[in-house]
Amino acid sequence: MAKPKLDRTAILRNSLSVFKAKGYNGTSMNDLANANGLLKGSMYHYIESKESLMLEVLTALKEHYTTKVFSKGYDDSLAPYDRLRELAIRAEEIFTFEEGGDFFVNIGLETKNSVPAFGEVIKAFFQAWIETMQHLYSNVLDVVESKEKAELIVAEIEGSVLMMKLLDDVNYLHRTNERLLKEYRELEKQKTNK
Amino acid sequence: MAKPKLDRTAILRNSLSVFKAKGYNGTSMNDLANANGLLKGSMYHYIESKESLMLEVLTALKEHYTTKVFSKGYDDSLAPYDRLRELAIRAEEIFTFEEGGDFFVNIGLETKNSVPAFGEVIKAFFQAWIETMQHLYSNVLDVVESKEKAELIVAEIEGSVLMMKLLDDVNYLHRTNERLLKEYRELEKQKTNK
Amino acid sequence: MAKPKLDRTAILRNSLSVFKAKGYNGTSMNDLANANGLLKGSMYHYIESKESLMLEVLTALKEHYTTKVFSKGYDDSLAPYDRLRELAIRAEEIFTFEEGGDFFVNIGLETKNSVPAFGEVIKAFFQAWIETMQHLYSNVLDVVESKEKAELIVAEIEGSVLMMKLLDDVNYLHRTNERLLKEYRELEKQKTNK
Amino acid sequence: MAKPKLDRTAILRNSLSVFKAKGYNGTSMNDLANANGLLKGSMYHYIESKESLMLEVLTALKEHYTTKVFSKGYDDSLAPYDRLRELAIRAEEIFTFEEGGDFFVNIGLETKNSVPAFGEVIKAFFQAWIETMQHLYSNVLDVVESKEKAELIVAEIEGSVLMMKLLDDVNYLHRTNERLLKEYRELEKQKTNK
DNA sequence: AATGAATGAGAATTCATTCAT
DNA sequence: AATGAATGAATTCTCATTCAT
Repeated sequence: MAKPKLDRTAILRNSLSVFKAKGYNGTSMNDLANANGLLKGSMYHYIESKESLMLEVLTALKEHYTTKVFSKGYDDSLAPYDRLRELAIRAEEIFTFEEGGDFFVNIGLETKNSVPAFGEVIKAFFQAWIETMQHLYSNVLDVVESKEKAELIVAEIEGSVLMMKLLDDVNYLHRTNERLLKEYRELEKQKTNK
Repeated sequence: MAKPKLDRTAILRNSLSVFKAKGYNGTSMNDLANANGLLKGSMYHYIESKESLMLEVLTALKEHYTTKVFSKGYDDSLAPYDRLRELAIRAEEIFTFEEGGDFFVNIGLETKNSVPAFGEVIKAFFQAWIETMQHLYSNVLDVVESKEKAELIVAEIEGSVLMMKLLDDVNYLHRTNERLLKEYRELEKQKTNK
Repeated sequence: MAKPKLDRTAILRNSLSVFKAKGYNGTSMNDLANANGLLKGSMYHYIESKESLMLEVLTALKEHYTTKVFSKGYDDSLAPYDRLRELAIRAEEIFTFEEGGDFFVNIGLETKNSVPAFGEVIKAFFQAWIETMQHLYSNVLDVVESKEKAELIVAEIEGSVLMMKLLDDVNYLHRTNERLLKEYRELEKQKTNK
Repeated sequence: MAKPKLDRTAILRNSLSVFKAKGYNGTSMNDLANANGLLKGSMYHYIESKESLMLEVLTALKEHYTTKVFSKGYDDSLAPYDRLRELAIRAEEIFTFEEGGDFFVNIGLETKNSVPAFGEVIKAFFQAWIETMQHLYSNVLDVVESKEKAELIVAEIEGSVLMMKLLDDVNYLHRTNERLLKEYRELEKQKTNK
């Protein structure tokens, strides 16, 4: 009976898991309320609207990735290659094992035309990701090339996740990551040789 | 009041353009009817259900790509490189200028869980695309490599299209295509040198 | 291709069989058109409305029963008992083997409140049936008793048909008929003995 | 604007009265909502679907008859004849004065093919009725005869109700009941004389 | 804070009927 | 006579949001 006094984080986490499973339009306020152990009407004590809730979820998730995941790309205690590897492993975990792994893409595509507000956060997420990659590749490439490479890699990973889903082929992403890591080693060698 | 005689193609084209703009769930029968100059109820003279209409649209579009676009990959009157270039140009046109260019991805992600029937057609589309690419790369790579390369390229292009959309950056795909063409030239040279 | 020039009887027969299977509200104009080898719009060359068609069907059917079935109750070439037996056999055939056998009851109940016009014909049908029975029982009972008996018998038969349907018990009607015939024999004997 | 707090019984009673008047298909969700003082959409707070509502109505009504009416057939404080009379009186009240008295028959016939779930409850109602009658006749007939008699009587009563409705003749059922009671007295005498 | 009843707009679909061809 | 396109009202059901208690 003791209602554990829902905290913000719990609400966002519970809601995220529903949004992941059903998408934005596919998720009803009822679904969200249930996931939070509430009745429909009670949700409105915590949130202003379904849209504002999703916006908060997206923002919190972006923040999480920025501070907890992408930050590893800047961790000087590890060699650049190892950081890249860390990131690849995390990405594989996220995209392969979590239902609705590429949440930002899914929601982005689904709501592109109807809810522009989401687009901003989604854009920011991908830009943070690309910057991280660029930082890592700046060790082996010049500034212009590294920017381009970073953009390419994120596109490649996202494309792989897409194909994984659309073709029901779980190995897609793994192959992509293997290739990227091998290639990075090559680039390191080339750089050293010069 | 009778006999404007909408032909099948017109209906599919009109409907496609609405589905592209609003997605599957976001498109109402009213939207579709309007796009065809009809009232809601009248649509049911032409179609059985919204779902069957979308299925027909997807199938027709897949057919179109197979016979009109991918077929260029097999056109012996052109050198392989030129065929790849043709395909790249067409892809750029489609994805850059047509609103909702990556229709198959959008619909695929949106309806993955709710309408399995769509998934079959979407899968078939991507497999046809991959096969075409594999055919082209079999000129410069062995069979295993060419299969892998083809899968990678399609993922790369789709990923680029995604980023293009999510980041509002129109050059993404162009850069990817440039890179692929240059790389193909390299592969041709390596092959010759052996 | 040679359209056999639908005659009235064919239309009524075809329509009856659909109405029997699906009821009045459950039958669409499309169903009726199909049953007549026509398209929806074409039906309106033959009929004024769904309602008028049903009214005609009911009337024709009532006429059929009056002239072809109930008339046997008045056939002097047979003994009264044999006439009753004939009628019982026909009733059993109709109610047991023809899907939607008790058409008049079904339609009567279904449309009692919404289409009063049907009620008149249905009433006339049952009155003709009761009169026939009364005629037969006037051989063994006085006029007041025979009227009452006739009403009772029709109610009993209809009740049996109902139970047959509602309880999925095919023997109901047969037992009722057996009992009625035996009882009639008794009444004949009592009459003779006086 | 909130909390008139419609209780289950009120909803079932209100809905029953609409279903009685218009049948199952003839009743719209709008009709039901109005009868309950609600707007269309609000009904769905109380019910899952029109079908589930009807099923609940049928079940509650069957329960009501079993516990409140048929139970009188087993009331040892009354002589069997008096119990039969009680039941006859109640039946007359129900079928004569309540619009749509033979609800189970009407709904049964209307939905036989389209909603099998209703059929179960309807069947159960008639079986309970028949059992009650059999129990009463077991005082004056042997077990086989009493079963047959019970089935016959229920058919007879239902048939009378039908005719009453179809012929707009209110006395039908009354005559049937009179006859049954008189006959029961006879059977009692015969039994005693043996 | 929590409830849950109520709303009202909108969804997909069905269908009897009309009418130009 | 036959068609089949078009209508428009009706159907069941969903859902984000509001608000009295």
